[in-house]
Amino acid sequence: MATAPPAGGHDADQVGRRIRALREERGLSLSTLARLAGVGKATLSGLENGTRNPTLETLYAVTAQLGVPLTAVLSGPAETPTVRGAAVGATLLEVFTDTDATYELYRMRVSPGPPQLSPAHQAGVTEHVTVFSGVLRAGPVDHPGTAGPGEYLRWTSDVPHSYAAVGDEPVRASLLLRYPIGDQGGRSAARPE
Amino acid sequence: MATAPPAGGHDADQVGRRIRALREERGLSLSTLARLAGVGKATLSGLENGTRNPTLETLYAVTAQLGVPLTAVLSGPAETPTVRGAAVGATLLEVFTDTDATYELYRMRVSPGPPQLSPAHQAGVTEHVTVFSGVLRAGPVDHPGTAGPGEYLRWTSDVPHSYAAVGDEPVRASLLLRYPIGDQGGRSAARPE
DNA sequence: TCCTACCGTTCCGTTTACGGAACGGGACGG
DNA sequence: CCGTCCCGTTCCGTAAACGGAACGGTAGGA
Repeated sequence: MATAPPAGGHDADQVGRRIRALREERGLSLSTLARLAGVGKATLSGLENGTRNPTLETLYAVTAQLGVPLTAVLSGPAETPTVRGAAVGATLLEVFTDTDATYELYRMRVSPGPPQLSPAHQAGVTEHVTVFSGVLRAGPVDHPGTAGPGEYLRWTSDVPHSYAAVGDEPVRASLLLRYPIGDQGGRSAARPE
Repeated sequence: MATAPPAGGHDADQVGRRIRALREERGLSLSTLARLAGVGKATLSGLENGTRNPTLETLYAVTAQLGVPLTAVLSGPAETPTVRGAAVGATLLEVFTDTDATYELYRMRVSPGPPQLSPAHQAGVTEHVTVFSGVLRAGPVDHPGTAGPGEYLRWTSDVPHSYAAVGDEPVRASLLLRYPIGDQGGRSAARPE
């Protein structure tokens, strides 16, 4: 596995592409960024082109200089794409645990069409949806709510619930699932990729 | 910079601690995980103890075998901690761009005490706050709103605004900043931190 | 008690990521 | 036209991350 520099399962040069994009976004030359980040030009060049397998330290030096967290260049391929039905795509952004509950945050897209159903979750789970664009009709199947851009919906998801885009514009929203502590079940089940 | 193995600005052995925790959580021995992940025991041992500066490839091999995304072991120390005033901590979780806007999502904690002020952002920026625990009073300084667990606040943040915990319980919430596209200003200007 | 099995760490030779310097190429200015 | 500047890539010696093997320590079984 440690044979070819370019990759090894993980799409290594994807990281390079992101870094190059971020660098050019800021109008920095390779030489300049390398100097600011305190790494060699050869290193940065190889990193961006995916011909090297960077050290965590190197990667951090560069991303820190770019002003983004490490996750910004790694999150893409590591995300866990989920599809409920075919027209509802939800992408896991982050999981974090507080003293009282575990949270899963998703970015969500609902395409126009018939309502998409989602089965009941464990007891105590609540869903929080904030709509960014489009109009969403969602919630328990027997009494869903409607939300437009900037609006917010919330329900306990221990009953079957549905998602639908109102009108022909796709809906973009964030979805936050809140699992009371001690819940969450097995975690290794839904491994990415 | 590439001198001492342990770290170089980035808290490297924090990553090791997370990996060790994840491994033990699953009841795996170091030897077993090393074999499963296809890395040497020496490598994994050094990684967990923070005495090495792992390659992205190595780190991925291990996290993939543990069934977690790379971000799960990096998110902590790689996050950009922000302090507005002293009692409001906001941690950047994710930045993503849609067709119409750029979003920055923060996890937020407000400690009890006097209201914390935040200066105005660019025109068109909106803030969306969802409260998980505690009671938050926040919004434009002249007419803030109040939200309890599960509740939601939103305002346009082109005027000075404030955050305050109501009562003596700290507030935990998510904060979403929405920058209209083409805005974002000097990319590094309005960066948190 | 001794033997075996497995644990995690350490030793060590090999592989490779590292930064500095050299390089070719394009963009201006004299 | 040529000198200068900066771009990004390539060359190369050095430093260090890599995996395999050897090591000490702890259980559990014969």
